[in-house]
Amino acid sequence: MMRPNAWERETLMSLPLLSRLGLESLSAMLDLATVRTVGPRQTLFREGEPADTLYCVLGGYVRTFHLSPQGREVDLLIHEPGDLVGASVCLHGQNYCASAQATDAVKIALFPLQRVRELAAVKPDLALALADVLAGQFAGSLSTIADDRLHTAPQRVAQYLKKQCPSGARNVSFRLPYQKNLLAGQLGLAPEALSRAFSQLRRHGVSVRGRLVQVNDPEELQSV
Amino acid sequence: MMRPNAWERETLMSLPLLSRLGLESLSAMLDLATVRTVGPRQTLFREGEPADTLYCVLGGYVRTFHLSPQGREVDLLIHEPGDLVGASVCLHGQNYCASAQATDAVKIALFPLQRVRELAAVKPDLALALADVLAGQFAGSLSTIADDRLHTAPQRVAQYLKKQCPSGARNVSFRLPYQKNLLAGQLGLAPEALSRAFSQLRRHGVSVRGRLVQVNDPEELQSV
DNA sequence: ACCGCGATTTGACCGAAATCAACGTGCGCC
DNA sequence: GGCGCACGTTGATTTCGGTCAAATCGCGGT
Repeated sequence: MMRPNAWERETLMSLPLLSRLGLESLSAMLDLATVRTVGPRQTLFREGEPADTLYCVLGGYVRTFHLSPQGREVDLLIHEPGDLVGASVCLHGQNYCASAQATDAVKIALFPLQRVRELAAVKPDLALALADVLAGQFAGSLSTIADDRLHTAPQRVAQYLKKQCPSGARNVSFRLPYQKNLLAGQLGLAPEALSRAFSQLRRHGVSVRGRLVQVNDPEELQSV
Repeated sequence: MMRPNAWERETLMSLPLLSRLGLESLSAMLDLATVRTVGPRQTLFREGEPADTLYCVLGGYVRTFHLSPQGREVDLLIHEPGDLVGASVCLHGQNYCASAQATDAVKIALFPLQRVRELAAVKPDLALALADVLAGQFAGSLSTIADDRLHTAPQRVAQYLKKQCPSGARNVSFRLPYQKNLLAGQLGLAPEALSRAFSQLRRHGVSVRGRLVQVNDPEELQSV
């Protein structure tokens, strides 16, 4: 746990949360930040614990999930570099309402929640930035609900792949940013279902080997 | 469309959004508010339209939904009296990302979005209140995702019924606040599935006739 | 390059819920 | 109080995706 270095400060300042702040709020927030690296599988916080820290992903991926009474895990969100973790609860209840875990080696910034609240109570630009980020994540989760209820597994996977492709390009190839296991969870699928979805997509110009994906024609994915 | 009367002002002031505001912000917000009554099936706004108004339900129920390319509707949220409608998008993109429709005769307050934004940029208490409401709705939508992925139809219905019952009571009976059609949508079910779920719950001490529901032992619903 | 384990795929099976179709029932309206 | 339509229910059928088990792949360590 240490103060952010120059590169990390740079990264922080380009985040959606901080990039639109005035100078005062910005430097106040930077002063609050500490940086930490956590290893694979380490948990940042657990459901029900008192919420005292706001996290921000600088590198790697963080997964938030619910634990059912029967011990099953349900993935809720995957946070990419730049995303805020814990925003959902930090500004509302007292406790985290989900658990968060690093998927691999992850670099994160920590903000003491109480301090952020105090700061936001004085700096409208910070409060508005928080509201904006929240609104964005909220809209995302709503479209997740719509997707779940509307599209089949292959459709959801196709849509995910399309989002990864630069628009208008053809013969795109890229690496999945994380394990298929994790992707399955994010799409609300069992790993087997994801695998089968990929097989089906082969006939629509998608080839997969390991984490490498090739898409012949992103437009064609629309038609699945 | 008219200025809120005394009763409506009273209601507005007790909302989560306004109840924690300082005096200045509160009266400024009340000055922005207009009140309107809309009839069944009327739409408040449609997906993709430029977002210019923040709505707040005073009486009745409002439903927000997505329209799929094939014309199917997916219910996202049902807003009860006291809820904010359109918050998800108002603070983020330019346009509404869902459509909203009155389920019956609904009384709502309207706030011009631009003015609210301007006000929030100056009044941190308002900005924080917005963030708080958003965070609450966000947390709700996350647990909807978890429910969808984790529970079967009868379980979701049982859970819904349990939430309607005062805790610890027995032999509770009440009226569903809206049509079963709508309830089905909210739970992510086809109407037929909801009906079947109710049938199954009969053997767990639930009786339904029309919109009237009786629950013998809310605790027993846990075990479905 | 080889090994070994965990991740992924494949197959068989099953259960849940959507769909389609037909039938009952309640509710508002006259 | 009766009529009619929309809402709800029920049944039959199908599809989707979850689960379990077994085979295979791929990647990291040596």
